[in-house]
Amino acid sequence: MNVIANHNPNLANTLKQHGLRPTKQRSCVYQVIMAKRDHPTADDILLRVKEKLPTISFATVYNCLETLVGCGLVKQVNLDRSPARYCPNLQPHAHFKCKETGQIHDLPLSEKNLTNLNSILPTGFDAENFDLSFTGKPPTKN
Amino acid sequence: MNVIANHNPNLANTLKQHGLRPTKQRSCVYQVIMAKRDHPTADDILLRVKEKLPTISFATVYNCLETLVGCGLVKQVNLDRSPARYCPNLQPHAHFKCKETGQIHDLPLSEKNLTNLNSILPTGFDAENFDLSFTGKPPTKN
DNA sequence: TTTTCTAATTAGAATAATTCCAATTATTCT
DNA sequence: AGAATAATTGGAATTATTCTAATTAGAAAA
Repeated sequence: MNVIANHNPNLANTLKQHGLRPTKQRSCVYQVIMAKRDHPTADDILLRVKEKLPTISFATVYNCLETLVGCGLVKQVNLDRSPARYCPNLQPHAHFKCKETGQIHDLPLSEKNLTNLNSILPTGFDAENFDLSFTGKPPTKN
Repeated sequence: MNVIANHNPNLANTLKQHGLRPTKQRSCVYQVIMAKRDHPTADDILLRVKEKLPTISFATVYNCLETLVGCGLVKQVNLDRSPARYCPNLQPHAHFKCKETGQIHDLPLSEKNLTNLNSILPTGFDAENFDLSFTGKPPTKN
């Protein structure tokens, strides 16, 4: 039994439902993504997790991320050709990438937006997923 | 003066407007993309161009593609983490990727769709571009 | 609890797409 | 044509990610 995993009953349960084991690496990767709700890359995540688990490897971070994405606990965000980013927001949403800083903002989608997105699909096209992203300048905060 | 370039007055003019030279490599890459209106990768394009210009290099294909995209003559399509694809369709449109074959379909966007996409942006967000893609099963043709 | 079985982690090598580099060649301008 | 500059070339380098084989850890059975 694992102390860190105990702090994440949801994670442990979800993993078990998928026949996967709740390890401290998975737990820590998950916590790191939930704690600072930005859009970190695998690199960023490795650095943050290393503070808690100094011996974790890159391969494990990638493995954990794949697992978490597969369980639907985290979303993978692929913009342009840049490294994949990981997102704790499970609501349907779009992304806005600042063309200057590269910073990513989540944009919520209304029911109306979702209905409209669906209306883009011609008859017979059966979509499981969509990705919507914008690039430009976000508002400057004063 | 270049025979191939002469067959593409639009291309040559657009390049000149951008202060760029109309070379046979650029012309051939452009023609290859326009001719077979699928969504080829840089690999695919290299193979097709080599039939006409057997000595063209990978670096040049990438350079040409960057140039054509920069001039707005071709669109770059980045789906998932797979190799970039290039698209001759300059109309605003979405993409649909078949999860089984990887084949890409263009989905036209109506004015209403475009207005709705715009409505997703909160006040102050100034978008220059958007990317919208779906993944799933396209209709099976019989 | 110990044993056993299997899944997960690890370090490092391998891969794949793309970009960079320095030398050569082609295009444009005078 | 000659000078100046931009584009192309082959190969090396880079970068994100995946693979591999050996070790470790978790779960289930005894």
